[in-house]
Amino acid sequence: MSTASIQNVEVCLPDGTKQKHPGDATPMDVARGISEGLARAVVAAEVEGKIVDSFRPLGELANEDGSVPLKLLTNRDASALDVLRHSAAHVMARAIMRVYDGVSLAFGPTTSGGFYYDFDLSEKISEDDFPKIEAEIKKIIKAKEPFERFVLDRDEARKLCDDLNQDLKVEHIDTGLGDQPTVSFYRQGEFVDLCRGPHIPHAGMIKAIKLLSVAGAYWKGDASGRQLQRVYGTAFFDKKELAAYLEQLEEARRRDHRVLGKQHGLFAINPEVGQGLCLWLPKGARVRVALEDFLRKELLSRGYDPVYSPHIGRVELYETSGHFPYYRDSQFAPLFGSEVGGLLDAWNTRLGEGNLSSDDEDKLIAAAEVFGVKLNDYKPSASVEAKQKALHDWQLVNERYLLKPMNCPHHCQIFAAEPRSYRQLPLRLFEFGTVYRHEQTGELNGMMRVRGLTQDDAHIFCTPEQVEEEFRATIELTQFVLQSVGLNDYRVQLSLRDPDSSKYVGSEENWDHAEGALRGVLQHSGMEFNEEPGEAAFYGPKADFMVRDCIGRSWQLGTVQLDYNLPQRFKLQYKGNDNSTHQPVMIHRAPFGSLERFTGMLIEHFAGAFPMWLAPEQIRVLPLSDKSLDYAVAVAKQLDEAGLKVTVDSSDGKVQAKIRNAQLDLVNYMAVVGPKEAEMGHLALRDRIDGDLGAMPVAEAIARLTDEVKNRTVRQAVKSSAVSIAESSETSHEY
RNA sequence: GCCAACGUAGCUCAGUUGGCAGAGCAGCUGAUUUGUAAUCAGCCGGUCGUGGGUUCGAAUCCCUCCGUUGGCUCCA
Repeated sequence: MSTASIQNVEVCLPDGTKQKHPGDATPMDVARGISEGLARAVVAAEVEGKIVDSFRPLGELANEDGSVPLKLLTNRDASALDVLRHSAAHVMARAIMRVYDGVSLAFGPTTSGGFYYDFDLSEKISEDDFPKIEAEIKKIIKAKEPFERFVLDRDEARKLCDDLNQDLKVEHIDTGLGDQPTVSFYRQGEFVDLCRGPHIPHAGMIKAIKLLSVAGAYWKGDASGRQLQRVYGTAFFDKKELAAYLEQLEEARRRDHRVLGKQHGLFAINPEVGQGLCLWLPKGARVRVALEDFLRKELLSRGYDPVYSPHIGRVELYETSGHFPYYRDSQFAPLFGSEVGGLLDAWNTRLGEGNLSSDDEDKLIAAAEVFGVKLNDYKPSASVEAKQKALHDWQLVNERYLLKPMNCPHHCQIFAAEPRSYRQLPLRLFEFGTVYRHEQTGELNGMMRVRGLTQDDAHIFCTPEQVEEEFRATIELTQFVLQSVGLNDYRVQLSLRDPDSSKYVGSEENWDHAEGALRGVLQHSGMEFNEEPGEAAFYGPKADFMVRDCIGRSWQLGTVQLDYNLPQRFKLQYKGNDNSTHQPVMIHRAPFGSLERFTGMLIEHFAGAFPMWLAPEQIRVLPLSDKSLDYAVAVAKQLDEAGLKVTVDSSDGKVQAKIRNAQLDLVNYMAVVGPKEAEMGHLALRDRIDGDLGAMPVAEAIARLTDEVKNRTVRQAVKSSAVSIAESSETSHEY
């Protein structure tokens, strides 16, 4: 791009028209030349895919030959919303600096739903202060002051930020922007901020803005760094769009699985049992049983073998797999066979960290002796490695167990339990395996993030030649599973290793193999997928299913992972048709992910109103009065024998009340029975969604209902009242 | 783990400047015997999350811990 500002440029508009303009004219001037109405509506401009300010001189945007392919962006363009929201973040920051003293600005990017800005200040920002801040925001918007851009070289920029007491910005210029010769600033009234832009022409374009929440956030995402205060907000071009967005948030709150789970008796998590430990109540367990039965049947017909493995295993098992050292902090502490196990374990850790004084070391040796532990191989004068080996050797004899954090090591041992031939491959081992992970307290969230979870786990052991076919089949299985619960909107994220990181195990060659195979199959399948470097598991790349629910939220559910490394670590082998030994390849896969998370997501997706095949209570029989109770029980018996989940409401009271309770309990069908029905062998069927369906023979109702179960019909009972809002792009502004 | 807010009956929530802890629903008992979203009456139910402090007096003010929520960080 040319930096020459004053020269004539040729603007090419999307419709093909060409216009001559002086170099200091702006996109806004171009708009004004077309119509005043357009000029009022212009938010920003786009030049060769790059969004720029509508007030940038065209000369700065021109190609070498003086041409400017220009697209004017109005509030009808999706990318304009991002520009508006970033400007809204500036306006909010300006307001906050008026309300509080000593505010140091960090970053203020846009998000998919709005924007936030991070601040460092001694005073605590409270949601109670939002009205005060919003009042300032209103004043700023009303003044309609323009955004102005200016560029400084690094030294000037540094000095300006220093003069403004913006120490975080100074730090960012020194570090994050170390390679930039010049940086841009935006001024809006008294507010000046280091910022890449672009911005809207003036603050008056923000027609709807609302602060949403305040939260903590780390400076540059570093958990060891200082904690900033983050204020979230959102903004729109139109008040109606804001109202619709708020309604969508409200709808999400109404669907909260924690609230619905309590209300409908699906699951409970209480501190008496322990944080993040889920109790499946009878109704929730029925949903889970339906899911498990469905998948089990499906897997058996697809050539999987069921296996079971215990909830704990020796620590060495996970040392071999790499899970224990890699995830030590997020596992429950080992269970020690000896009462001094914990002492030696902490001792070993201290040694490894290099912060064990010889004084403390002597005390530890003495303490061990108190418990009758003689470490004859442990010499205080020896190397750290030798001492650690001595401790570890003792631990090997004195068993340490770990609550199973992963099923794969167990399944590897099942593979290794007998000599394997290529004729047995692919070997597909599946298990609804419960694993335990000590997630950080702040991470726990209902069923979505728990400390004990059951994976619908399976490991496929196959030859290198079979990898692509097996991977293709697991992708197909996952698609089938999602479709069965009515989730048809999803995309795949291909998570690859970060070439610059050391957290991954295994050879370069293994990784290239695995990543290439995954990418090849996904490309071949024609599915939509995007690649995310740095998101792989430590042992291999993965394809994650990102599923969108009926109110537009994305969930990471099923996963398929390719692994050349664990077979190597466990020295797994099979005899090939060439009579020599080979190493199998492993595929980890879980279409649901975890039963807890999947069920939690389904609760929110269906707003608690499950389709027939998953529903914990499919039909409730409502006798008109006690006089019809015997017949009601007889009808219920028939429904039960037909395999339907049925109850009888034998409570006192009017049928209207019984209907109301059944509706509120989200029971799929109601069968009202009185003397008339008893005489005819009928029941009066009422559908939760469509209401009264009239009287019919019991057999007819059974046929109708069992069909709905068998076909796994999904009828969305509770429609979202929220308008679906087009998400703005995920790109965020760096500064 | 970090920052902030919150914690009153099974559930949803009132509770004034510190002055005897309340309502609706649910539950129980009784009456009622009912035709497609609430029949009536009575009763039961709380060491106000925990432990400490201030005070004549604490649900209310202060501190500790536990838990929950919103984020951050993490996520095999």
